[in-house]
Amino acid sequence: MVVSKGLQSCHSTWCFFHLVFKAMNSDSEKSQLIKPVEKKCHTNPVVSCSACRLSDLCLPIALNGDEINQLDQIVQRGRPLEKGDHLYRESDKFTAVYAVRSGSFKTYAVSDEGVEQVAGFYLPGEIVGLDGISSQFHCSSAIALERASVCEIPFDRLEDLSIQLPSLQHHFFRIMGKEITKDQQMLTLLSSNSAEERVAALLVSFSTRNHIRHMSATHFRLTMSRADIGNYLGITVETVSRTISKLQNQSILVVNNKDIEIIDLVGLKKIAKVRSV
Amino acid sequence: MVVSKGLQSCHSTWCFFHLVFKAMNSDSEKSQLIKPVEKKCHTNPVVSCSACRLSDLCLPIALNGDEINQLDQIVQRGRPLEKGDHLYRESDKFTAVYAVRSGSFKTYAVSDEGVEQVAGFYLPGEIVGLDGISSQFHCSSAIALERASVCEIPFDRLEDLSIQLPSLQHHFFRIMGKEITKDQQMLTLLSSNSAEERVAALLVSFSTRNHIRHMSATHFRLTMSRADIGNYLGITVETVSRTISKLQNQSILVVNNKDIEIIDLVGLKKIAKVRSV
DNA sequence: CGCCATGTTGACTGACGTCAAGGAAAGTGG
DNA sequence: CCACTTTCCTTGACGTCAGTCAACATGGCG
Repeated sequence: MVVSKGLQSCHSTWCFFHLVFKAMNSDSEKSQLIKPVEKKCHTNPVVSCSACRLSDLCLPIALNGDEINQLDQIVQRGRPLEKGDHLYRESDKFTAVYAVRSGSFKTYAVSDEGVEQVAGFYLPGEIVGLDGISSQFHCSSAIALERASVCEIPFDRLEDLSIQLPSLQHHFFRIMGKEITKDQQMLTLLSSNSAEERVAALLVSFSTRNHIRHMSATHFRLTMSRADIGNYLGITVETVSRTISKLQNQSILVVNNKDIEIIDLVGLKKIAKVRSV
Repeated sequence: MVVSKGLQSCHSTWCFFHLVFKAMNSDSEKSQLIKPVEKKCHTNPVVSCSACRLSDLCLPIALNGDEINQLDQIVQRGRPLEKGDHLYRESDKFTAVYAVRSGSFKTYAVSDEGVEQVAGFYLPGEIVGLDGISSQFHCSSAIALERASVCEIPFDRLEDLSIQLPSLQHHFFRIMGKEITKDQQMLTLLSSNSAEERVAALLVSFSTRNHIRHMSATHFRLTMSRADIGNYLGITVETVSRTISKLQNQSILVVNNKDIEIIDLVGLKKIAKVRSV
């Protein structure tokens, strides 16, 4: 276990998808041979699951070529969303959950007074849209922070399959459970940690989540604005900016606008009160 | 809809239980006549479901006498817990979720440094224990704030039944979804509201939840300490105390130690930024 | 009755918010 | 490609809300 406290990674989400994908194709009788494909960039909206770079995260549990081939027929992929496009909006009817394929999203809700509250950030491999399950309507909006694409999983189909496959149901319960424990860790962060600890925890979270996706844990780009970060962490833009500058002065980070390089990851984790084992 | 923002009530949890209870008994072939029973106090640990005061919350959807009668065989009820007893502890194996029958609980986690963080309060009719689903181990402890009793629902049985009953599965997904949206509303509260707004929101939350249970929305007892409240809301004991005194000076509350009387519920909701419709 | 946990209130402090100014980056139109 | 505007980011000065420390009150429990 890498992270004991602080923001939690969404590692297990993909385990869920093996099951979905496998299940959605298990009734197929066709058995055609497919040859190995060179892995293409997953940002390509037309790339098949079999050729997707994320497939080793997404499909490690026995899923045969035929099943993968069928996959593309079932998971719905639209054209990519541009920066600023909404995946869904608050009070839209809930119809599906989405796996982020490429790019990143933020979810947010707007209060009666018109004040925005950022609820979360979602990176490739993570599931967005669970907020609509309870009431059948989304209670937050999801917006692309950059050019992005998703795999759409219609929720009624998912429920049908879960009836057929106990292990899929079990897995989706766990995914939702994970969202609950993640939120509760976030509650702890907000209710007892300083501005510096919050910013550090968020950076460690991005680092960990990048690492899981086989990307650099120490060098990445923040796709969201300082305002979004502050809003999410319950602090002001100015405090975010000052905190990041402070971390840079301590030689923990090198920052160039949205480009972040973590020089001292151990030190950062110490500040974030995250323990690596 | 009564509450648009702020802490959310757990109203729908009971709707779930009709289904569980109905399902758990639907295979029964016995059909014995039972006579109507006078509703007894639900704090009585040996009282049957048919005689439980909460039954009109718990079982409004067609559940016949026979089914109710069978119910007692399946839902596990232990002896009541005393104040300070643990329902489960952090890192216990997860085996069941619990419906609070009487009394109240708090859940909390302890950080590496030994600092306690209160994660929630649970009143009769609410479900506690969902935090263990994702990892099969509880990541928080649940402790009785007063003499209390619960109905224990073994989770593996619940999963089995959910396979048989699509509507049960659907409902449990919704319950978990509700927990997620509740936590996200709490995140908003912690990240953008003042101490006064937080305390007001918590009091409104208790008021609403009491009202659902057909108890007074304006006069109740806080079973948790000021320290617990402060910890939960991310403020200190002193601030909680000062805030409550301030609300009393404004003639919004009359407070006598743990006994709270809300004089101006509309005013309190205004402070809490909760809109009643 | 006395002890210890819990709650209240006051004085002081400090972390973070607010206000303000200036600069860098990104989008826009010619 | 370059002006132009707009948005975003950074930094400084100052104010304030809530934390800290301390003293005392209250109440539950042995």
